[in-house]
Amino acid sequence: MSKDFSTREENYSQWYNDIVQKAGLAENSAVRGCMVIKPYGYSIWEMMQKVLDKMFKDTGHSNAYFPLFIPKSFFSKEASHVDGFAKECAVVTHYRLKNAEDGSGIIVDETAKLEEELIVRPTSETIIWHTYKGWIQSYRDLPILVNQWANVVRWEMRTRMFLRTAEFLWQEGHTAHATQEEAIEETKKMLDVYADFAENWLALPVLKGVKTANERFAGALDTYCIEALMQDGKALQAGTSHFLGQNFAKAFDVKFVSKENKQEFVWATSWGVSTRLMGALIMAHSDDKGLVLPPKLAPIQVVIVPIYKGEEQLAEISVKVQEIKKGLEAKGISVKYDDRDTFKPGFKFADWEFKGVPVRIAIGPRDLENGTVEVARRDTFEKAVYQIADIENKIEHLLEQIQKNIYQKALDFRESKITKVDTWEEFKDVLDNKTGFVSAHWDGTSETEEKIKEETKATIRCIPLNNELEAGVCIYSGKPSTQRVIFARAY
RNA sequence: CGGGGUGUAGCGUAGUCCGGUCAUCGCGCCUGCUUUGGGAGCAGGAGGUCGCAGGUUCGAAUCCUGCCACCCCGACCA
Repeated sequence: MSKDFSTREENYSQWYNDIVQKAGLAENSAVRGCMVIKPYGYSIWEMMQKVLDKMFKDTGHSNAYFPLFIPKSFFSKEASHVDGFAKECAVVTHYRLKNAEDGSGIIVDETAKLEEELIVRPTSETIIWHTYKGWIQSYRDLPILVNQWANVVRWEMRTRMFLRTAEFLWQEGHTAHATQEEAIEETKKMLDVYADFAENWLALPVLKGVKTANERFAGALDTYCIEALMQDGKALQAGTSHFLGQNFAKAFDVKFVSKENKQEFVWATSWGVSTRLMGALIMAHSDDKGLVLPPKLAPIQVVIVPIYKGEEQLAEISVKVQEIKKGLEAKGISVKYDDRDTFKPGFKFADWEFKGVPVRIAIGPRDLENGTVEVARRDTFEKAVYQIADIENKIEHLLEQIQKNIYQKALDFRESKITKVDTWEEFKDVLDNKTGFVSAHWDGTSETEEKIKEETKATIRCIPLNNELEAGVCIYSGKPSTQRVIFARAY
């Protein structure tokens, strides 16, 4: 069966789809552009949610929930916001169906037309700021630090499972502050939370940076981002944190009375990560045998496969397995005992490899005699025979090692794919042949950025935070430049 | 919305040019036995109005017309 598994080099897109399918993560749904997240895929998302949610709460945030529908009029209150999203919105125009008189089936009842159309939220700034107006009068009401777990809809023309779907699940934080400084600090703090999550949990190295005006969120003054590199050399925006200034406060007339008894507009941020992180996880770590999950995010960290002949032997092994399982679980390790009698061990091995389970333990009659188990790690395929005594500590240590190794591998890959170039020819050559991030001088104008995009499809992924200043000339225009920025072709 | 392509069983497919035992093969599924330390073997079995609707013909998966759906490339995409 591994024969029909696409390899990375042959066709990345096919390889990616195969993994999504064979690992049981998701499938295309009856609705074009929308996917069904299957139980195993969803359990990984739940792990992400759990960790992120705790990080948000540890930084003082609380969860709330706002409506799925946004009145059209709200949407147009912030000019650049509506420009950014108008082209990809699903719109509700009616609220009733009826049977067609000619018996041809169910049709929209034209008499049930909404007076004002409702937009299915592509993001919630507008409805949230409308609501915040009622919550804020005084500086004593600030800050408001709220997060929402929700689904949003963006009517994308072209979709890819997890990386870009018409409907996706995400988390969106929306905060309100009394001062600019505090809002900027919040924006950066949440970017750090995202970077921390990406690197320490997803084992995904990211570049922290700020977007150029062209790539900025519609309605933001500054968009900070974490950019990751996928194995096909394309960049993926893995998370964003926006400093919204007073734009939304002004659009929705949200003012507060300061200590000095002055009316002032509120300062805002918003930040989000989505199920796209699932795509990042798949694209960053998988190999030709399927998904590779970092242990800290794996819903199942250890799978135990019994090898036996006959029910009696299985019963005997199961007793031993329960002991081992209990020991591991006492250490907080999640264990799945795969004692399905309907599949053979070899099939199970391959199946759990597809699913990316970090550690597999096989135990058979030979092991029962010797007091051992066979331990295989997913990241390197190394197999070793362990004594059962003290196995909890050994597995715990192994999981830590795997986590580190996966991160290091991704980091080495990314470092090898950051290329400094100083000429236009070199720039195009690297994009076409080496791929990855290209660090180059840029004259700082949107026109140049736009032209580079037209000619090469590469965009400025970010201006790295704490970027070194360095005099140079723009690779495209030859005009003077003060720093290098990161270009790449992106998802 | 432009340019290209594809619709045959749950999935992947042969056959379409040149109409006539053509509905093919693989995977999967079901039953039984043997198996079980890397994706099992054998035997038997179920499953398809060949995307839909017309037309041509003695006869259509195959030719013609219309429609529908999906895919790829663009356009679009914080």
